[in-house]
Amino acid sequence: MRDVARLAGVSHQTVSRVLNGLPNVSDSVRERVERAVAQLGYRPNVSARALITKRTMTLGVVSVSTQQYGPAGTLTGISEAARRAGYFVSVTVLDAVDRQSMRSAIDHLLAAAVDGVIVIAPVGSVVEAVAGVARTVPLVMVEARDGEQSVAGIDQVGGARTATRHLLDLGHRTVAHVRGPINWFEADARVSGWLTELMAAHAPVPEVLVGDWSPRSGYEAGRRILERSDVTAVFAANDQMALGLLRAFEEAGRSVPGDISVVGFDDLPESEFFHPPLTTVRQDFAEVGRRCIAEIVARIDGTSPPSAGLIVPEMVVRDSTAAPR
Amino acid sequence: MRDVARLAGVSHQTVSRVLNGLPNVSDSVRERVERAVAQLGYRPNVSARALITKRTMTLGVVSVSTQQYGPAGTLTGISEAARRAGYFVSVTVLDAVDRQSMRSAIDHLLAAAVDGVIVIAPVGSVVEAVAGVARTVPLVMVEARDGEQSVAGIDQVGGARTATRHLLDLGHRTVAHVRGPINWFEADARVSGWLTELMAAHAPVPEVLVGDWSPRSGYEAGRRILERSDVTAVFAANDQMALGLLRAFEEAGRSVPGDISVVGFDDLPESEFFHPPLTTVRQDFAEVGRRCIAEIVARIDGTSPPSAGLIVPEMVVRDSTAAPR
DNA sequence: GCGGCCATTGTTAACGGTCACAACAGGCGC
DNA sequence: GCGCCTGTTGTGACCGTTAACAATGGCCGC
Repeated sequence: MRDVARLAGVSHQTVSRVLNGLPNVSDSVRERVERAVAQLGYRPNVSARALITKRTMTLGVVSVSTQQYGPAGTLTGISEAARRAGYFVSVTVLDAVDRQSMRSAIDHLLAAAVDGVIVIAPVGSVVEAVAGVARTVPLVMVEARDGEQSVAGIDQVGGARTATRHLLDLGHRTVAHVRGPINWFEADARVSGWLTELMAAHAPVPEVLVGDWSPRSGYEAGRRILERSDVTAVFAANDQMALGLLRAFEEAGRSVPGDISVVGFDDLPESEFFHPPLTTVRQDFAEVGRRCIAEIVARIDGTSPPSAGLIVPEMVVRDSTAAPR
Repeated sequence: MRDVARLAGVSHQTVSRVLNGLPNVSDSVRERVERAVAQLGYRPNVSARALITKRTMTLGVVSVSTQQYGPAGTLTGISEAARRAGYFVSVTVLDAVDRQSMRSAIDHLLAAAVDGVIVIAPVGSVVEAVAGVARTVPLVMVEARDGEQSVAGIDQVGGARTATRHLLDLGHRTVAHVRGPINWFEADARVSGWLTELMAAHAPVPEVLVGDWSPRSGYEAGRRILERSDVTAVFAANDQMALGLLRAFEEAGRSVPGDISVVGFDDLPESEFFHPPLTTVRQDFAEVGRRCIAEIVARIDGTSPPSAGLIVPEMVVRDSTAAPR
């Protein structure tokens, strides 16, 4: 910076002013400084700046396995929006979804002096691990349920209702459900949407099967569903589990949608090419990420966040659902 | 730090020594300082440290869509290994795979003064965008082909050979190939492995079909393959495209593996539950990530990297392949 | 023509660590 | 017993930037 100042024939403070776009700098000086910056290829030192401003311009992201479609999509949205807002993104992948591992991940980010933390781990068990942090630094939790640090969410309940209603409308007497793991917000919300719609239609409520999002757990749930002869429609809480169902039914010689209809949730890039192409509910994860950034930046700046409602998911009807015969 | 020093009754310099685990500190003093640190909940300021050491302890990662299975897995490995090595990971997702977008992403990371950059974008077109950077800061490129900044790679050629050989061994006269996008290292390497094995077996070499990794491109390639009546075996460069093939064949009433055998590459969590369960080649992406960290940390420290050979992928035989009839 | 105000620019002191070097003590060899 | 060396601790400067405040000059109003 000293070199730039010398080349432009001004003081280092004036250079700083130009760099930060402050007013009270004459146009001629501003231009001279900018030329000097370009000529020397000067880059401000973020550490020195952070040292005095107490802002690292870095956001921490803690995420469950980024191999999952949802978190990965959210991360993409976060990365893009953060960059546009001038922030860096420091990512830590959780090696397990529990308090211990959550604490250690957040601790790591706090050591980096991040200006805010975004948590992509919509699980009840981590909420308490996170609670203490929110007092230290702004914190946003994707899909969080309770008011506190909740934010950016998709209308899970609405999506689940639409999916269930779709099956009911086709004429199915009721709809079975393979839920995601206990304590996961999305899983709980989808159960509740499914339940609401069933009640509204005065349909009998079958026992809920519990999966863990994986195709294998869907497959296992499928095997158990086959033991009940009266099931004609299943709503799975995500597409991977829905795939497991398709596989289980296929193996048992049950036709989808001939004998059983299946609906998923997420709309993976793969889902359109399943056998049969899967009817599902599409979610805009990138938008979730963008909203996280908007929210946390607002909280850091102390401005009011752009209050946006829930993101509405979109039902995609393909070939895995039909009227019962 | 001043507070810690005062509480422990030593100078700030001694505190610094304890924090950095330097020798020449008596046990009693060390213990006193550590107690003071714990008592005050003191955390060193990374910016101040970086300002003088010129090391931010942050690694930059530029990745193509983290929604893809490979990059996501590599990122997980990177995140975990980096944390263990005491580094932070700053991630930027590429919005397009071209020079322009690559330059801007790397520029963003350089502004963060990262100590090194890892590029997960194994595409020829970005190599040149990256070339200049390597002089500024250590840079590691996943799966890179040419010696320069290459590193951590999976034996793509070997994997492709094994896949092709598997089909040949089953008795197929030859094997068709749906490759990944032109200029992608993995795609090129898999073509070359496939070709090598075909030549070794004196099998005729069918025209190569080009996909873009997506299920849809696989589906379209499948439609074209159906126009050639003599194809009995196809090797797809990834599982998503293989899924597209399965779909196309299914629609056309061709049985897999009865009429046509299909092999993929990657082993997605879903692949085991495809219709039929997909024979494929499993890759250990997390290991790729870990090696990236080992390599770049070594390069930063100026020590010699732990020279490890290529990672050997593993063939997983399921139900999508059989002898021709 | 002079005082006061505003816009522009410069000067100095932080921010919180580490580095270089000095100071001090104790043990050893001669 | 003296000097030297080694191991431990303290002192000041410095990293590169922004904050706070001082200084300068031009314009306006009276």
